[in-house]
Amino acid sequence: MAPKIKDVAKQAGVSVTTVSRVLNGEKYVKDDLKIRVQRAIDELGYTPSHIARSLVRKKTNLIGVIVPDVTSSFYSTILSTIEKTASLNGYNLLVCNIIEDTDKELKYLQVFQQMRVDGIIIMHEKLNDEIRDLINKMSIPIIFSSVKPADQKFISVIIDDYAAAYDATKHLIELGHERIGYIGGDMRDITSGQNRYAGYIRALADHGIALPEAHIRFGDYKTQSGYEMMKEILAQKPHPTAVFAVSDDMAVGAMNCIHDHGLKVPEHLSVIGFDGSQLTEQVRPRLTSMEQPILEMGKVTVDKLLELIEEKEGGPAEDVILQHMLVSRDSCMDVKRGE
Amino acid sequence: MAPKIKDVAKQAGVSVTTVSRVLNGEKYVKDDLKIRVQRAIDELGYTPSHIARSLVRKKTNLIGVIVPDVTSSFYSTILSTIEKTASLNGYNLLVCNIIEDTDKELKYLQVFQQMRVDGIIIMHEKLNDEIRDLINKMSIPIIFSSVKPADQKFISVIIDDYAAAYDATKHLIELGHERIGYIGGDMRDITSGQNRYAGYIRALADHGIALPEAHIRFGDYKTQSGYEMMKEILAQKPHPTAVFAVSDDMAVGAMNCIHDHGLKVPEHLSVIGFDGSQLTEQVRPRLTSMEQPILEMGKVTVDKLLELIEEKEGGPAEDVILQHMLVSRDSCMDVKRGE
DNA sequence: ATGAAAGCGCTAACAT
DNA sequence: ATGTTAGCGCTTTCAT
Repeated sequence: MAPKIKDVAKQAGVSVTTVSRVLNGEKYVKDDLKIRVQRAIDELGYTPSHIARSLVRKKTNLIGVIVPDVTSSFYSTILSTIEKTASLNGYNLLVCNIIEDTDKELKYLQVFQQMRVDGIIIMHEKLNDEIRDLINKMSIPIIFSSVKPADQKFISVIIDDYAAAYDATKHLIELGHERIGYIGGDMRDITSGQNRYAGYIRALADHGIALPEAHIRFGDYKTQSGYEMMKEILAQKPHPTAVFAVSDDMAVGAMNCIHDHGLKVPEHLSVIGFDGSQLTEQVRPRLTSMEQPILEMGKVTVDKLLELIEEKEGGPAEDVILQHMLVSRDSCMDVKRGE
Repeated sequence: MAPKIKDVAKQAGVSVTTVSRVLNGEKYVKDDLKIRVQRAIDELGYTPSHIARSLVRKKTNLIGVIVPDVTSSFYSTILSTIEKTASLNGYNLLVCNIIEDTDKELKYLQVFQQMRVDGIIIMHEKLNDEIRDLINKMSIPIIFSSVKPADQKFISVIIDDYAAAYDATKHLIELGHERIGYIGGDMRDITSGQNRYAGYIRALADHGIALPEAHIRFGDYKTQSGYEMMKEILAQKPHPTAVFAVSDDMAVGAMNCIHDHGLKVPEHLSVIGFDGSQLTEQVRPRLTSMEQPILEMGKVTVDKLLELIEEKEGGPAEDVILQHMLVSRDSCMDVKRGE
């Protein structure tokens, strides 16, 4: 059995309070005692129990995070910066990988509650009623990262998805494209489904381009679905000269499909992605993408959550809107100038 | 303040023991009491504290996992199945993403200890003395996944890296290649550094092929390093007709480098990767890879760890060797038949 | 079948 | 400056 604080106290010939004091670096402990305690700790190989501490301090320094899919390049990157920032601030991560599994998410949310985590980060917005009910009555600070669910109560760290999609589409238009296909997200998702689609539509409209219904499809953000949606789009003649996919993974799937059809990116078809994941640099041609500031997003998410945790009362509770940025690589062609 | 078991007891007009009993699904509670308690729980929105439970039960149902880099396609995949299996068994994951940061790892290992996690999974083998000392004196069950560190005390879930590398090299040889380059891992790593290199060397020797020193480089498993090492290899004339990279990420980096030099895979140069991550299907040409059974590996890791946890005494403590498998895709050419 | 009380390992008043 | 003691929220003997 692991030694406890009492054992250390006995070994050092002091009270448990004194041991606790040196453990927590408090003053009011004479140097010689401090040394004796430290020696006892070393001799016994004592490690304080975080469990017991949490119980009395009512603070676990745990953050629960719900990721849709750690396997995605976007989420794994944001998760890694979340972990880094949390760790730097003395917090540890309890992670739940839901894969469209609502039951699992609900179960985890309950676990988070039982674990008395200090805060929760959620990275998706497909909240069903049960989950919405639960998080609404939990008293644990919650923050959403990269998404803004319909429910207005919680704060989100996001980009302006509408504007970003608008700008991505506009980029294609400025390159001279007029037949611009779209591979969107789940339209039940406000942030990455509806808002991005609205931006795309608006950009087209603002430039007098009719909506190319035949070239519009909706996927699930993953490579495979980008591939399949592109396949459907290519079946429509004439096919578009450019495609905007709302995730890099789908964009890569689309590029692969185009390649497998014997066509070339960007010569025959330009494609632009969304997110700015590392995949953009791993494929050839390198993928032009409307990037989210992923690293910053992860960091700010944790920073804001810690504010919520530490300031007790919700405070201003305002969304944080980060800047999106177009990063031009090799997957888009300037139709006018033949770039 | 969240309601406690005492509040529920009062509300239901029973003792805390009774509440505890219905909470834990014990028998010896009359139905009417059970119902009253349940109603009190609902009315109060009571959630038992896992913290308090852990303290008395001396069991946290927490597993600490140390991943080198969640951003890598291999590790994120194995992490996702680890999480899945753990969750299915009622365990939660505390994750630490070390990025070659030994201090952070040490710190986390200590945190795991303080948290009294029930078990630990480590996915790298670059143990320094300090870390080795620590894990050797911790009494928490530890298991290594995908690596086998020098230290013999712990069990590992791995493939036979030597044989896998041998087979990958042999595959290239059977395709008619004679100038086979190698982009290896860190030679301080036994499993993925030394063993794979030994397999490569031996396959060459067994087929009477001299070691092509000029075409051998060592990277850090990441895409970027695969790119750079390939660049160095291409600078040597004549360049090899095939390259074996010991991670899919590096293989993709190599493919990109080849592409950027105006050469084609597999026409000019074949490349074979290692791991079987999803990247293999995301790039064009699709990457042939010596695959590890990633999903199985993650599952078996957790299963074995749970055995260690539940059976108290280490037991047989034998490594688990999983089967590797060559998956042929489009990045390797049959030189003899011109395939 | 139900309850009283001790205790899990620690911190934090409150003495002294 | 150091020690005593009362909890933190729960489970678990041990009575009844």
